[in-house]
Formats: sequence, structure tokens, C-alpha cells
Amino acid sequence: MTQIKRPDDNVQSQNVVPITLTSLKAACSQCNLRELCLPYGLSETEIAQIDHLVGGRRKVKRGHHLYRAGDPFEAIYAIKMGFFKTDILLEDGRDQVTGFQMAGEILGMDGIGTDVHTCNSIALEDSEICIIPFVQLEQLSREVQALQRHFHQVMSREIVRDHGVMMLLGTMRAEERLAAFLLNLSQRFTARGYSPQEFHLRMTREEIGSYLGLKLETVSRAFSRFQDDDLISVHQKHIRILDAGGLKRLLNHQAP
Amino acid sequence: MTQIKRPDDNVQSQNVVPITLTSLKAACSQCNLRELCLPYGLSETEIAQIDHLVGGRRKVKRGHHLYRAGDPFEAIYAIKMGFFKTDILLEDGRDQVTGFQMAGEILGMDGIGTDVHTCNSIALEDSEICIIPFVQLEQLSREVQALQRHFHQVMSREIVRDHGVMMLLGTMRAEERLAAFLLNLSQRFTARGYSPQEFHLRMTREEIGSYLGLKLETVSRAFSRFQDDDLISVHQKHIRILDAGGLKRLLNHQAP
DNA sequence: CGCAGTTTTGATTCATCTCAATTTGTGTGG
DNA sequence: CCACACAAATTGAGATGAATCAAAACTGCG
Repeated sequence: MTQIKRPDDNVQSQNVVPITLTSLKAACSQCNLRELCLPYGLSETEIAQIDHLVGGRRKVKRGHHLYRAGDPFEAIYAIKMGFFKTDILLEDGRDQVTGFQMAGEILGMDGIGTDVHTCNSIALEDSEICIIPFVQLEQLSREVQALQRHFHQVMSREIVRDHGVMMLLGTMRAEERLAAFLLNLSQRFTARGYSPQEFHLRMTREEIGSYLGLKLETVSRAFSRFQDDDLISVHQKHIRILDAGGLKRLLNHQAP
Repeated sequence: MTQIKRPDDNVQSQNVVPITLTSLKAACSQCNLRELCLPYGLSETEIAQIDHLVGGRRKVKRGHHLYRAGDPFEAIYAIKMGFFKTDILLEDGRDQVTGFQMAGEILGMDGIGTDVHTCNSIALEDSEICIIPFVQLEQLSREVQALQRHFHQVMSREIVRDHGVMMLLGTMRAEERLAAFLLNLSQRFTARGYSPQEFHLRMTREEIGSYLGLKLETVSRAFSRFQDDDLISVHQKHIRILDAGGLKRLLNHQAP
């Protein structure tokens, strides 16, 4: 497995935006992601309470870790802007990307169970995250019922998402996996106000392959095939979906 | 996909053990599974509070559903005795087993996110579960910090477990998957006081295959190979692990 | 502008699937 | 209690999708 050489910096002290009144003002209540993020569905007054949750911000440069497997768990993170991957590294050197996360999504819940993070979280582009100290999240969850409920929903959806990936890995063939992946990305970009048809992949073919349980060559071939069939147009990491219906049909039409 | 013909009964009214003082007495505080289940790590007085959580018991006969995808979500379930599988059915007929659950484990958290269950839960042997109405669980979680914390840990561990399955499906070959599966079962049986070496599989080869992303024939062949190599002995659903170290070596030794 | 990393494409190999036949086990009703 | 039908498991032979190995083309970063 090609070990990707990337900056090795995980220092928290630097990069942490200090908490000032002004920075807090710009927290959840002012954030245009709040409909996608933790505060979803809360009232104005409740969101005001949440503002105090955010224990600061942190910029994470492309290729840098937000946290590593083995790091003590202290907080979960909301992505304010940017793009991340999470991966697991086995002792024998095998690794797998377990997910890609974008703005408004929550990172770090893998650490709650054991008080230690169980995967690595790496920025795929220069990013910024909101730090939500977990002790405070639990504290406030005990007071604000809607926050408690929403946090539980976020965790549950992560479980359901993982089941979807298991389905994908367990029953789908290569092209179906890639189609499902592209449609999923498209749908998530749409929810953030970006074009459903056109987007930029922030990950390599190898990372896509790792996530989909395929080799990078297979991913590349599937891209080429989709392009030949006029389902998408590919220019490196630029994707344009030409026939979303065709991709969906690929999914439901179980081949053999 | 062979559709397994099984009883179609999902009626809740029958089979629900009514809540009486005596049945409540026998709830968590008296349950020998409490170290594995939700009340783990709570104090005596806290467990006494939890006792009120259990909104009744329910027996689920082998082959019957505890809940189905699409059912409204109202409660999570703790397995008091027995064995379950969860599975997902896609529109095109493909299905996949997403997990096997045994005594002391929690079922139903997939429903929290959308208020609707997203998978089917089916008993693989005559079983009995404790019903934990979710509204009450959240209510009590707001009062009992240790319960809140533990519930979050249970959910997080489910996420981490799913990541492990993704790893297995994405990077391991057939025999590694089966070895990982057997070692995992062995470890869970051990935690419940059963023999680590010898146990009864409650699922068919097809169900194992579905969970591991393999065809039943491949599972059967892997069993035979393990037996030829004196790693295990197999008699139908009876498994005896002869060389746990050998199985573990199979896992870490990435083949190609 | 050059070089390292990434992507594409081709030829070949291999693990698992598929199809098929047989054996073994299980539950039901006479 | 036995026989029958059906479900589950084993095993073999052949087909196939994805991995592997290899080489060339492209990209963009410094």
C-alpha cells in the first residue's frame, strides 16, 4: 500500500482560533450551515445556548490530521468548511477509508465509546472545524432536549450510513459502487447549495477505491466506462453528471 | 436470492409480558447481563432508576421479526436471551445481513435518526428482549449522567463495529473474513461466560455469507479448508476452535 | 520547466461466483 | 417412530470480474 507522504503536523496549540466575544458571535447562531449541522431544528434561544458549546475553531491544512487513531477523545468536530476523510490502519499495513466528510457534518464520534479515537481524520483540502468539547455537549444535552434528540439522530444516521456502505461493499459490483458513490456525493453537494451535476472530487482514485473496496485501476476503468456510456464526463477530478437517471438505473438493475 | 419462508408474525400485543411489580423486580437490578447491557457501570441506586425504564418484555420466536424496516421507531431493545440478525433489503431484491446480536446487546438504534426503522431484526432462535421506550431513555438520560454517557458509548461502539465490518468487506479475502468472524463470535461468547473454543452457530451459511459479503459456497469451502488445516472442527453448526492463534495469524498475514 | 505523483490503459492472473449434483439434516404428519 | 419432503451444507468444474503487473500519458506543484 503506497504510504502517502504528507505533512505530519498534529499540533493543536497552533491553529486554534482563540475564543473571543467576536468569534463566538460568529458561532452557530450566525452560521449558514446550522441547518445541516448540530443545531438543526433548534429554536433561536436554544441555538444561542449552543453558541457557548463551540470551544473554538481550528484550521486544518490539506493533508494534516484533525486527530489520529489512539489520540485521547475530548471533543467532536463540526466541519465549518473543507473536506475530510477518515481511515483505519491495520497492523499488517492494510488501510481503508471509512468515510468522506464535508461542511456541516460531524467528525469524531468514533472516540466516544472508548475515550480514544479509533480512526484517523485527515483534511483533503484546507479546512476549518468547530471544536465541540464532548463533556460540554453532554452537559448541554441534559438541559436542552432538542439538542439531545438531535445529537442522537446524528449518531444514528452515522450508523445507518455505515450500513449503506456495508451493503455497497457486500453486494455491489465495481460500477454500481462508483455510481452509488457519485450519486451520494451529488446529493450531499446539492444539500449545500452546490450544483448536483458538477463538482470537484477532493480525493484521489486510490482513496475512492479504498472507500469502495476497489483498486485504483478499477475505479479509473469504471470512470472511463461511465464516460464512454455518456453517463458522466470526467476531467481529472472534475466530474459532470450527464445522466443521473442512467446512474440510478445501474444501481437498481442488479446485473447477474 | 432464496427468500426464506418464515412465519410472518409481528404482532406486538401478544407476547408482551405485562409489567407487574414482580416482573419489574426482575429487571436490570437483578439481571446477570447488566454488566454487558445498558446499565453497565451504573451505581446501585442508578440501576434502581433504570429498572423503571424497561417498559416490558417480549418474547420473539425463532424466525419472527422484532421489527421491520419501515416500522415506526419507538423503543430500543436489549436482548435478554437469544440471538438476532439485522438485515437490509434493497428494492432490487438484494439483501445483506448487517449484524448478529446476542444477549446483552442493544437493537434498534438505526431508527433514532429518522423515527423509522431502517433494517429488519429477526430472531435466529427463540428469544426474549427488554423494551426500552426511547422517550423514557432520553428522559432518564437527562437525569442520570452515567446512563447518558453509557448510552452514547453504546452508540459509538456500534459505529466502530461497523467500521470494522467495512474494513473486513473492503480489504480482506474470504478466509480472513471468516477467521475474523469466528474470532469475534468466540470473544463475545467468552464475555458471556460461554466457552471460547466451542459454540453453536445460530445462523446458516447463507446468512454468514451475506454478512461477510460472500456466497454460501465460499463460506462452506472456507470452513472445510480451516478444518483440513486443523484450525477448527466443524459439525454442521457446531464449531470448535482448535487453533485460535492460527486463525489470528491468518488475519494479520495479508496474503498478496 | 521538470519531476513526482496521479491517472489511464492493456495484458494476464486469480479469487470468488455460478451452476450443478450429492449428501446430510430437520421437522411434520401418518 | 418412521418416512417423506424440504432446507441446509458440501463439493466439483467452469466462468468471470476485479486484482495484479506493467507501461505510458497527464497534471500541477515547486
